[in-house]
Amino acid sequence: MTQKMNTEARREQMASAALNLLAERGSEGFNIADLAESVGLVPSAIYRHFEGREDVLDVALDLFRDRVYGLVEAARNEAQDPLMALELLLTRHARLIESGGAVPHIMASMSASEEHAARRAKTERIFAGYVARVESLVREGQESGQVRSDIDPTAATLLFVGMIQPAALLRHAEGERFDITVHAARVWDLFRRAVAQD
Amino acid sequence: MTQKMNTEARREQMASAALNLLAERGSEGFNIADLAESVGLVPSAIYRHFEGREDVLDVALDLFRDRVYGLVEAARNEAQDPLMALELLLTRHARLIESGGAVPHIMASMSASEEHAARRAKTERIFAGYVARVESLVREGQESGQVRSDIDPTAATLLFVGMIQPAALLRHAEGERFDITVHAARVWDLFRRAVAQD
DNA sequence: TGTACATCAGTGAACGCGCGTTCACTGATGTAC
DNA sequence: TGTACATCAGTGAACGCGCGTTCACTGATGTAC
Repeated sequence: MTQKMNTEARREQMASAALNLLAERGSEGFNIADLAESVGLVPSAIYRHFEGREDVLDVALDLFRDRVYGLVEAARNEAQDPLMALELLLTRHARLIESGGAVPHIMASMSASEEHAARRAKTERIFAGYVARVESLVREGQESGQVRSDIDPTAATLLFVGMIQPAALLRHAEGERFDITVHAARVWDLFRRAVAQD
Repeated sequence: MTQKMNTEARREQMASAALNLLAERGSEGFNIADLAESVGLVPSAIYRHFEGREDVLDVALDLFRDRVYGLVEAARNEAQDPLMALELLLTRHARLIESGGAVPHIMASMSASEEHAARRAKTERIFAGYVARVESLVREGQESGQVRSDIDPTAATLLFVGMIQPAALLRHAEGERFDITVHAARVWDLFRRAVAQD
């Protein structure tokens, strides 16, 4: 028999493993057997710690939310000013995608499920919360005079949020030839030119 | 018995119906029973015209590619210059999303399938082809002097491609309050400022 | 123009695989005395 | 410190639902004569 763990520790381990699988395969490809295998257990063991598949996805989504929101907070805390915070955030998203933690992928595949309305709604709320956090950075930039005050903060925010997404998809198609970090730097220059007070 | 149709006509009808379902539910939620119902037939009737589910998705993807590439060609033909073509393309994407033909949704959910490597690869090729077509507009803009020559055309292209994507997701979360057409206009102003020769 | 025949799109019952889930059982771990 | 017991994480067999797929059959449509 495999090493036993108390249930809190297992839940965390499983949620984290589930999130990795989701990043790789999306919610369609996610299944209990693979999750069990990835933590070295047998499928039925999952049910000691979760009510079922949908419960696993729910908890994984909580973890995802905490990590993504944490990314914004970390960028805000470490940067000197709002614009620098955005640049830092972009860089870290790029690095995350590079290492396989495909954020946009998870968002898109989670929100696709028509049947599980609750999961879909939750995903959309998480996304909206992320957008709101980025938008507050943009507004702070406007208040501090770094960001032009005549632009719509929501538009600027969604432009920012979309910058990294297509790159993630293209990276799969082009493989190693496409360097996301370099792309992030280039696209940041464009974004800065669009929104910065000159 | 329902009205009979010759197989070419049915295939087209089914492929189109499949694409609609994919836009609504993603490839995860797509199933043969719903497809059959949406064309007024019984599930087994699908197999008169397709080899199976994966074949339906394949043909629907062909249709999707033709429509999306057609959008770029139409914009190019109708516009006076490359920059106008991009603006027109953006507007039409916005309208398409508004009417439920969720382009990014389809892309994301199709490319998520780890198991069906062929489908995934095909989706990525389609996306890469789309990016290449938009990029050629950007390059033409540079040649004609409308677009600044010191920017990386691929970066500008991916910035453009990402502009509409997050808006589609947010629209679900915020519902009617969020007007995609208005968003498209605002974000276009930002894009123009980033890339246009001043 | 009408009848007989061939073709083939549509039907419905049944099948089977994959996968989520259940449950009685095991045996490791930690606690009480 | 050692033994007995309770707890509970992990197991493996089995179950059943959903859904894609098959197949023998039906009957509409179009063609030959």
